[in-house]
Amino acid sequence: MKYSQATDYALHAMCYLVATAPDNPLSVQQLAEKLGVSQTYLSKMLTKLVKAGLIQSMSGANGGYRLRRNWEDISFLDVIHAIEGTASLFECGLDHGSECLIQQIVTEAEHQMEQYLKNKKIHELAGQFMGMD
Amino acid sequence: MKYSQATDYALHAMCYLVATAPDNPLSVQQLAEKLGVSQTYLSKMLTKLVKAGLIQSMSGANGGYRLRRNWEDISFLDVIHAIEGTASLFECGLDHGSECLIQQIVTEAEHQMEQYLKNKKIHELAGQFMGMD
DNA sequence: GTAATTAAAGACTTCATGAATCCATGATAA
DNA sequence: TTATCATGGATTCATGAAGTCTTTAATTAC
Repeated sequence: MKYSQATDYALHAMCYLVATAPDNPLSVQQLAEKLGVSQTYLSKMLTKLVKAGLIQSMSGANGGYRLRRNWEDISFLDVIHAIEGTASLFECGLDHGSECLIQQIVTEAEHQMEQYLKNKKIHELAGQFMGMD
Repeated sequence: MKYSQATDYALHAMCYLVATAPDNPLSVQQLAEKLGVSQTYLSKMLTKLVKAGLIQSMSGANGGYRLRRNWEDISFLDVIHAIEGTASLFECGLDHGSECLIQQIVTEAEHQMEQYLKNKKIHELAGQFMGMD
C-alpha cells in the first residue's frame, strides 16, 4: 500500500503555486521543469486539481495555472483526495451478516490520519519551500 | 491506495484464533472455511503471521495454528505490518537537495494512524467477534 | 515403520492499476 | 490568424495483487 507518485508531484506542484505570486500563473512547462517530470504526465494531475476546485487554469498565451481565492484553506488532504480519490483505504470483503468491527477500527485509524492532513495547510510550507530546488 | 485483501483475511483469521481456546489449534482448512477463502491462499498469510512471530504453527495430524504466549499484546498494527510490510506509505521521489518537508508531514500523519492501530489490540474484539458468522 | 494429516514453499497464471508517452482537440491572447 | 497553452483519449509497459497447483517437509496416529 502506497501513495502514488502522482500525489507526490501534485503536492510539490501545489507548494510551488502557493509560493508564487498569485497574479502571474505558472505553465505546466515551468512546473514540469521544476519537478523533473514530463509535461504531459504532470498535466493530468493538474487537471485533477482543477476539477477538484483547488486551482484555476487559463488557456492561451501567458496562460497556466494559478490559485483560487480560497488558497489559504487548501490542506494536504484536499490535494491527496483530488489525486487518490476519497474511497476508504480498507473495505471488508467478507460477508458476515453484521457490520464489520474490524472495518470500523481501521476506518477510525484512517480518520486519525486524515484529521492530521486536514489541519496541515499547504501555505504553511510555502515559506520554507522557496529555498528548495 | 488501499490495504490488500490479504490484510483483511489476516485480521479476521487472527480474531478467530484469539476467540478460540488456545489449547486446540485451528487448521488452515477450518479457518479458510470460516472466511470463505481457499486454503492455499490463506496459508500464505498465515505463514507470514508465523514468521512475524504473532502465531505458532504445528505440522502433522491435529496440527494447525494457535497463539503464542504474548497474544494479548498483539495489535492491529502488528498484523498489518506482518502482511503489508513496514515501508512508509509515502516516499518522495524528487531529488531536492534537502530533506523533503512534504515527506515529513505525510509521514507524521501516517504515524498518527499507526499509533491508533498500535493501541487497538486484537483481543479487544474477540469477545464481540464470537457472534459473527 | 508406514500411512494419514497438516504446514511451507515455489512456480505459475490472471488481472488490475500505476506510470508514462504520444497525438489530436479546444480555448485564448498577441 | 498564428503561436501558446490546457484537455482528453488511446496506448504501452511494468509492477503487484489475487489466486491456483504441485511438491516437499514435518509430525501424529495406528
